[in-house]
Amino acid sequence: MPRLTLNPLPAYEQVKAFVKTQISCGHWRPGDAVPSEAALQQQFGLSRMTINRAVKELAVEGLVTRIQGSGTVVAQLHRISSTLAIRDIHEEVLERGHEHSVHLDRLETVRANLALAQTFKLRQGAKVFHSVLVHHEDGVAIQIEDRYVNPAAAPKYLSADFSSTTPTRYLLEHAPLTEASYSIEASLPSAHEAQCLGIQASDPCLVMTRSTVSGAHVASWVRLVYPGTRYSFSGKFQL
Amino acid sequence: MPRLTLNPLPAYEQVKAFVKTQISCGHWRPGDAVPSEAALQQQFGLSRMTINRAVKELAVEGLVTRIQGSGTVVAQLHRISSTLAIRDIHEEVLERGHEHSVHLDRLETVRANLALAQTFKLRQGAKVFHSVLVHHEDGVAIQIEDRYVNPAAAPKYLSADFSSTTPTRYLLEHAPLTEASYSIEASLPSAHEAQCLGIQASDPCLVMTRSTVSGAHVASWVRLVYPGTRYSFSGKFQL
DNA sequence: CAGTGGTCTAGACCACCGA
DNA sequence: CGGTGGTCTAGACCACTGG
Repeated sequence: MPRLTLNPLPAYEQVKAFVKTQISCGHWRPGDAVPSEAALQQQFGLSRMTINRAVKELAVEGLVTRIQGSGTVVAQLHRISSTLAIRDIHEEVLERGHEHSVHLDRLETVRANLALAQTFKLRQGAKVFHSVLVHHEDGVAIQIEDRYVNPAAAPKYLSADFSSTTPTRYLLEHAPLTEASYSIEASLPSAHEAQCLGIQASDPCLVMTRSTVSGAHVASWVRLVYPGTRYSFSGKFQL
Repeated sequence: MPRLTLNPLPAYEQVKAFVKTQISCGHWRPGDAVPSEAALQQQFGLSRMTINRAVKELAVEGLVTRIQGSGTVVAQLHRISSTLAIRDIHEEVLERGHEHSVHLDRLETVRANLALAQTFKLRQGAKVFHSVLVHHEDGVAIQIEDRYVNPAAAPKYLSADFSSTTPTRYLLEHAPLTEASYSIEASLPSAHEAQCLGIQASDPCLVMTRSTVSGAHVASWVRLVYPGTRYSFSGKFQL
């Protein structure tokens, strides 16, 4: 069975495209059964492994749901995911073709209060590193990065040169990431934050708080404050 | 080579776990080369297809980068994605074990102004549907859903019963989703919005605007306003 | 029980990269 | 050119689901 090699699109992509078309045109509706692998194998004249790859990838993308022993159905709600990445703001700004600069507001060792101690699973009063940086895009403040770092995860954090690297990059390089959780909310800036950002204390801000785990340690806890009028998270999903 | 079937974990998962461990413990650093498929095949005594599947999935997850003809390397920044889903707020509230209720504030046909006409690619003055609902969680207002709908995509939108379904669900069922884009920002509520949510006009809100495409039509444009003090988007990633 | 998806093999040919 | 990943096959055995 010498398959023509002039095929512009891989066979499994053609199968995926077929299924996607049936779904997006409404021919197959959420809850409807998708033909079994055997049926698709017949229809396309492909081996089962190829059919399996196509349908499996559609399941990963959230378009269909597979249940072993039962079958494949069109997913109920199209679970469409956007990539909210842990990115280096330095690179993000450069990618937009703008200039990135940073002001180091604070770099110190502090004693953990109760909340910090719980976050890092340390005893109260333990030493943790603290840094505050203000990031600018073409000279305009767009982010305050208020960060606490676990000395056990990055012992030399205080001697890093934050004019040539960013805390995000430094930590990604020195404390490999294994886990992270974040939360995005809206709130008003503190007086000091408003001053750093050059905005009114009544101007709403986007605040992302994030904590990261590296191996056995909670490595870092950070509060990122963005002026609401100058920054937004946006994304796009596509079937 | 009769592989023992008592294996608790699939072979490809074991390969993935091995690679993940090397990365997360810092043994292999970003930019380092990952052993070739042939090498891993030797090391694990598995067929190439199985090795290929393991490494391919790691590439999809963003942990490694593969270049045909060149090789596989550990990815530069761990591209960690959270699932920001188009979800039905009804289900979201129920999942938290709370009660969901809704107040229908407005349901009408309006004439498109310039901005709406551009959004929907209709002529100015064309009819579009407009609905405003306030969603409550255990009696507390948590979201205003201010939505415009293209009649071409959902002609009977006005006659839907929004006490038994939600606009999100109705549209997902009647206008299959093919594309969506969103933006999240922080801003202050309008006077009317503040009143609906029972908050001060000076209380910051999270605002998500989203437009969805169904087939050939821009189906819907929606502005979701969340009280910043009662709602946050959160998520978690794991290596 | 028959039908489904989940996994795996031992080959194969191809496209691409770098030396 | 040899080594890499990208794709594909024609089988196979297994675990799970449902009637």
